[in-house]
Amino acid sequence: MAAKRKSNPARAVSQTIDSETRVRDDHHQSLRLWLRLLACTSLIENHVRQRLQSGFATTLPRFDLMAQLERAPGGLKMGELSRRMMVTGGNVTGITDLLEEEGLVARVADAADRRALRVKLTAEGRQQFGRMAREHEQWVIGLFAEMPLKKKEQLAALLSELKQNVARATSD
Amino acid sequence: MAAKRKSNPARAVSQTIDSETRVRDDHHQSLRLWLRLLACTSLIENHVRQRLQSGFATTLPRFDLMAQLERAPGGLKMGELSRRMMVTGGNVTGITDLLEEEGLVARVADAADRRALRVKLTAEGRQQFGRMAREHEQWVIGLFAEMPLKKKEQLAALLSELKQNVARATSD
DNA sequence: TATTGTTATACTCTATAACTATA
DNA sequence: TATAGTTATAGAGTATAACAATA
Repeated sequence: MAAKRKSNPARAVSQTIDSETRVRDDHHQSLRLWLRLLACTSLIENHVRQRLQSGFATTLPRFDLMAQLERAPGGLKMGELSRRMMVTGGNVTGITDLLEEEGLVARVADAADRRALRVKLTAEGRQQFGRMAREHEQWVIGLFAEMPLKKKEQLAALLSELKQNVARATSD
Repeated sequence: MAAKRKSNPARAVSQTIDSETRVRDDHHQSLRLWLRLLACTSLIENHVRQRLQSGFATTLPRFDLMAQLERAPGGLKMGELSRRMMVTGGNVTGITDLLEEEGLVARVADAADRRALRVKLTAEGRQQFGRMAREHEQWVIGLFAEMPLKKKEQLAALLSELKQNVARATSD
């Protein structure tokens, strides 16, 4: 399926054929890898997003924000959330607003820097996140059930390495 | 150290401590894998999205739609695009509208079914997609440059398997 | 001056449901 | 009746830039 060069007659656009052919047939391993990565992730993400919506009336970014907080008992500053979630500051404000309205997180003044705020999970937020995380975990376990553990470990290790590489490459 | 399925005694949870601890400490390999997958993809996706925006004033969904068409010389019906892009029909209409306004794709009546439309790349669309795809490929090659080819192949193979598994699991 | 966070704005993507025109 | 696609609606996420308070 991969190398089936379809010898398309060059009747249409004479100038662009070369580049088009190249794009179509000469996908490098890197590109193929990226597309596969994206496809995998989208598939799972769609599934998770749907369930998050129908089961908890929440979204992936919101879940993500809470997950960050769950791992940071002292709370996180807005800017730190922004960095970890890889979105801009205005965004974090918006998502935090919604979560705060629902009573799941709280903004607390930072002792050391009066410009800063620390966002923390409330007790209710912690509880709800626990419920979501448990279900979330079950969904994921179900999705990955067929893959043997050894391969999962292998995959996780490779992804870890890739992440390091990409992080280095993007920081330039 | 991975196969330690901690089938937690799951005592009646009078406090939330048990569940919190479980969530924090007992991440199964599947969950860890999923989070790593998501992190990797987001990292790359953010990068690509930014460049797509600054370099071509376009977005990932638009690029995706064009990529689908580029691989389907006869064009694709709206419904097929919807399935392949994993979004709903109304969405495809919107994205197609924008691309059509820019002259990059065209809607063509389907010969066999008068309800249906086939979306095709225009000559200009094909050309622009070629430019984008070439740059896109270079970005990706740059991001993945540090990983040896062998590992990329391994990773691609594992992802391929995972995708099959997930597709089967989500179709139930 | 620089940094932290908010506000204001605008746009894209997204899903849902009602609608049309064919099948 | 069922399917293909559009329209209308509503909402979330996103980036950008201007702004306030504090460092």
